[in-house]
Amino acid sequence: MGRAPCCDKFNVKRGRWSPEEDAKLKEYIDKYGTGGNWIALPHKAGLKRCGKSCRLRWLNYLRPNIKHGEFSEEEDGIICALYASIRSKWSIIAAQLPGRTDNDIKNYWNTKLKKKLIGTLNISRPHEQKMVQPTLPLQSLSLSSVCHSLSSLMQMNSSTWYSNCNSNHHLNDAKSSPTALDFFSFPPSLANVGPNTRLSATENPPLFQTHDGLNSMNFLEFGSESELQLLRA
DNA sequence: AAAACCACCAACCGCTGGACA
DNA sequence: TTGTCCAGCGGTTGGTGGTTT
Repeated sequence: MGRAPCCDKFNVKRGRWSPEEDAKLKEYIDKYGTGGNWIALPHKAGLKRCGKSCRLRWLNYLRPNIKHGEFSEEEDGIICALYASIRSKWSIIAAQLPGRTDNDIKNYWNTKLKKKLIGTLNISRPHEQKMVQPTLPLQSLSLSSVCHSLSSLMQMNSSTWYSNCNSNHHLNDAKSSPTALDFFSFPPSLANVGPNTRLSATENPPLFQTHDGLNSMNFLEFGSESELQLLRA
């Protein structure tokens, strides 16, 4: 027995939203709120749209305080660090970037940031580079600093990385300031994710968990094995 | 000038898990 | 306990506009 569709696909409009539809949806939600029922909302608002579509349009575009446009260096850094730690948990990453939506961040990562980071890593991996323990304060977290940390860490073997992760448990101590490395292993901000967050910080496995049970930055994936090869090259 | 290619991003699709009867 | 409904989520698709050939 299949599941009933959320709406009649033949009687709902699909594709891009017109300004009129946007206005109708916004006006309705401004007046009455979502009522916690997106399925019924389009009918009440006089829209020939699927409830899911309305919800997405509201969350990703019409909702107040949505930030559009360029991402800052700091935002880049946060995204990179969180991606390195928790992978594609876009909703959690979005929760750390006020005004940004998960869809926005996902698109940004897939189309720009990933390439930007790969490019930077290729440049910033001189063989003579020493292994360093980054000690960057949270405020200075930027793409360049994250890349520096990543490139340094990628020189490590898995056991070194593993011991580094374990040695960073001090971050549970609120008195110590978080470092970029802390973000790769366990972003402290994850402890404060919202009530709607499905994955709690404690549910997140250690990053880069590999089949041999060790954590290795060598297993950081940027979407595909070919990209990984590029990083290893 | 126009065809081909590419990058971006809005929107859709289908799965998951919580809530509830 | 089981089945259903629905919100939320991440992955994917396809339209659009810009760039290159």
